[in-house]
Amino acid sequence: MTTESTSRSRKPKRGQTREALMSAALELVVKKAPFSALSLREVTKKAGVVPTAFYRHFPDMSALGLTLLDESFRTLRQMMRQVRQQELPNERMLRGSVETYFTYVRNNRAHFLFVSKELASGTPTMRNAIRREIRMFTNELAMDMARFPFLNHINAEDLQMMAGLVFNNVTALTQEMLELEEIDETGQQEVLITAEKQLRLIYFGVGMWRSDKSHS
Amino acid sequence: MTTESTSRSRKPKRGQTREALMSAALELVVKKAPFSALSLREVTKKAGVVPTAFYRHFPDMSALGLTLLDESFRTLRQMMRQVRQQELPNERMLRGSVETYFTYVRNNRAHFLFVSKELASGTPTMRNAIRREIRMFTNELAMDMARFPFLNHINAEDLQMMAGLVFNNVTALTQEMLELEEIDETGQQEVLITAEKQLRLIYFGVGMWRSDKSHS
DNA sequence: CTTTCCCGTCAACACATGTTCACTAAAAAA
DNA sequence: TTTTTTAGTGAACATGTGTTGACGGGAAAG
Repeated sequence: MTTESTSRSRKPKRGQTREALMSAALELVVKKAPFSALSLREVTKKAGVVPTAFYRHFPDMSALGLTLLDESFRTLRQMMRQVRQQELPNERMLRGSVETYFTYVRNNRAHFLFVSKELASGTPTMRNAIRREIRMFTNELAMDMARFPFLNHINAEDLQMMAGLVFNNVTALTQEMLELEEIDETGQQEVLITAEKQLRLIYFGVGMWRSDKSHS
Repeated sequence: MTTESTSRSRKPKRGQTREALMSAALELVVKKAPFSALSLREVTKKAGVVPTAFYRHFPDMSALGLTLLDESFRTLRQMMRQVRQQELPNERMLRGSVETYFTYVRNNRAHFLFVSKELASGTPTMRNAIRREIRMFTNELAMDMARFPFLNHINAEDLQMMAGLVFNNVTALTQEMLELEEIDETGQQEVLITAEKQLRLIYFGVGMWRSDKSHS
């Protein structure tokens, strides 16, 4: 038997070390600490590689972080695309969108956790990158909404506000979901139901909204 | 002139070290890293005290963290009390509540930042403590709402859902506000206006809500 | 006054961390 | 084939970390 270290990952084949490092870091973020609290040696150890090998792939830890962020965003954007190309928004479509979204969350737990932790506790560079991406999301959402006839009477600023409202809540519920154990099916179902209700309530509010009264 | 260390805080008078340590840690969290990434020596250095003095006041860093959490929650509860003892909720009161709240946020920037970072990146112990407190908040909010006649037809579960909706949004906007520089008055004003609009929209949605249709 | 004890200091330890440099196996290029 | 480039290893460093123990000054208690 070969000498096996305490960590899971086996020694990566030549040329796969980069990915081994990335998934090792991701795994550590999920089950240990925020990325900023990870050490280079810790990551390399988990990846089954000697500390100095790290420098063959990244100049330092923060570079790894940014790469990880990139990877996560690719996941998120892909999800966004899938949710967006659905029918018109109405009460019926809500359940569908919500389910699509949270399925994605469950299938990409690590990436969502990484982003969510970094948003709160990352370096300024990281936080700015994330917030830029978030702003893009809400902008797209607002633009989608602008294309629907029954929202014609609402001005751009208010659309942005509404998109923000939706986004904030989905974000909060996502974090709530991430706190649950992966096996806690009933808990996840509850979050899903709550999400649907909250979005429906917002939908009602949007129907009542008149932009002109916004400064009365 | 006495030897001056690189950090701000002067050497605390005897018997004030405990508080010096706490505010040093808080300050570091605000402008450096999440609490979990702070080192004991770092904190004591900033407090103007030798590392070993730490143990006269706390057994370890996590004890300091919990104490800090306690202190923050006292601030939050005090704020909550002040916001709650206002008139009936209606469109007019919204502006008042929102302003009271965000004034509090601005005046207790460090505590809010600490809690918000710990919620995302703290140890499991910390996160659980915070979430327990949050659940208390939303429960109180739901109970307050239950006392208003025009919400009579809404069942307990849905009230909880609505309280969660309000809370999630306020939380998100709080974090947004904390990201702004302290001097950025116009930015803060914008957040405030957005907050008021979003809450009004929720208020509209609540008016439309019928609990019975929740499972149609 | 003397005694006690709280609360700070100083010196020292064992260990983890980031980073360097020289070395080498194995793959790619010639 | 030989040569060169790539991607890993291993030893070693300076520095930062948590924690220990013995020491001492000054306030409070006797």
